[in-house]
Amino acid sequence: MTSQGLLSQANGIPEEINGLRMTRQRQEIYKLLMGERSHPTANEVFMRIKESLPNISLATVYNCLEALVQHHIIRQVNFDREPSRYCPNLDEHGHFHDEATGTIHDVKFKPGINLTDLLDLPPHTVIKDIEITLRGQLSAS
Amino acid sequence: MTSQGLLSQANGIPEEINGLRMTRQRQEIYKLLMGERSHPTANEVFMRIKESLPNISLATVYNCLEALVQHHIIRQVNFDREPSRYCPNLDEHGHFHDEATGTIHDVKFKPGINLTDLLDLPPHTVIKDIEITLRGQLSAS
DNA sequence: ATTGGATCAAGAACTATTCTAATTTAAATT
DNA sequence: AATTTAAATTAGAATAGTTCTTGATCCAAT
Repeated sequence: MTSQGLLSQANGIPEEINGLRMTRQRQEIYKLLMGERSHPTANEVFMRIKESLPNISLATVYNCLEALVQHHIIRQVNFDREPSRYCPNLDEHGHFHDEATGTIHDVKFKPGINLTDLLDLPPHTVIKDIEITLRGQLSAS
Repeated sequence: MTSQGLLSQANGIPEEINGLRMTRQRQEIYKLLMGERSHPTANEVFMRIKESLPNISLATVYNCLEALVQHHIIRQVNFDREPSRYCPNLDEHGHFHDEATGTIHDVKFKPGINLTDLLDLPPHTVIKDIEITLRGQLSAS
């Protein structure tokens, strides 16, 4: 144990988040996701993370991403059957998938909107998670 | 061409829907989906369709499902990275995934709701498709 | 009847992901 | 500081859903 408390490392990432020990690999992957908010796939993370961790394996990237997801540090986002993407934005939001460029944009809800109020849910339903995906194009104007 | 128009077959399925020729295999798969609205996977369709088409192959089931989807006759529904499911309900609707039983329920929107109005979309966005997925439980009682 | 294009069947191939087993690292304890 | 223990990492094999390939079959139009 260091004597400095949570923010004990040079890169500003705590030793532990939500009960998950932040190893070097997890730190770097988390930092990368925070940096470029491009919703990369595991493989894209793998390729880019090699700059800081040349010996990392793809399995470790998957392991780390899964650990981060399960401890609610990042979110996993799926579009159809495409490779999973990973997102550091924990606010409730949807995803707009621009078909022309393949890029993904976070979409906020307008203030005061509670999605479940708008749906005809079966009675006694407890919703744990909502996912909203939009597909379309940014029309050139 | 028969002389009876669209509904020319005993089973009530037209020879062609949305420009897709309805072969025997496509008919049977479509009929099956219409019958049990249980959002089956391709493999579930494969197993059940063997009763009426004992020689059908899994590849054909995939081909038929893809053709039906592309001609907007059925919808493909994905939950995370689980196997794709198929749904004959073309009305705009979401899906509630009951974690306890694994079953899927269609969820209608309350009348007068236009989802895109509630979202903070980038300007000049043309939405082609919206997908809404809920995960949770039907609480006992 | 013949031709040509679409459809189907069977199995191989592909790809994203997970698993396995061995090694390394880090933390806790002596 | 050395030892023990558990967790994390690595590399590659395995898995599962889906797609691709090739050859056979069907069907509609000539």
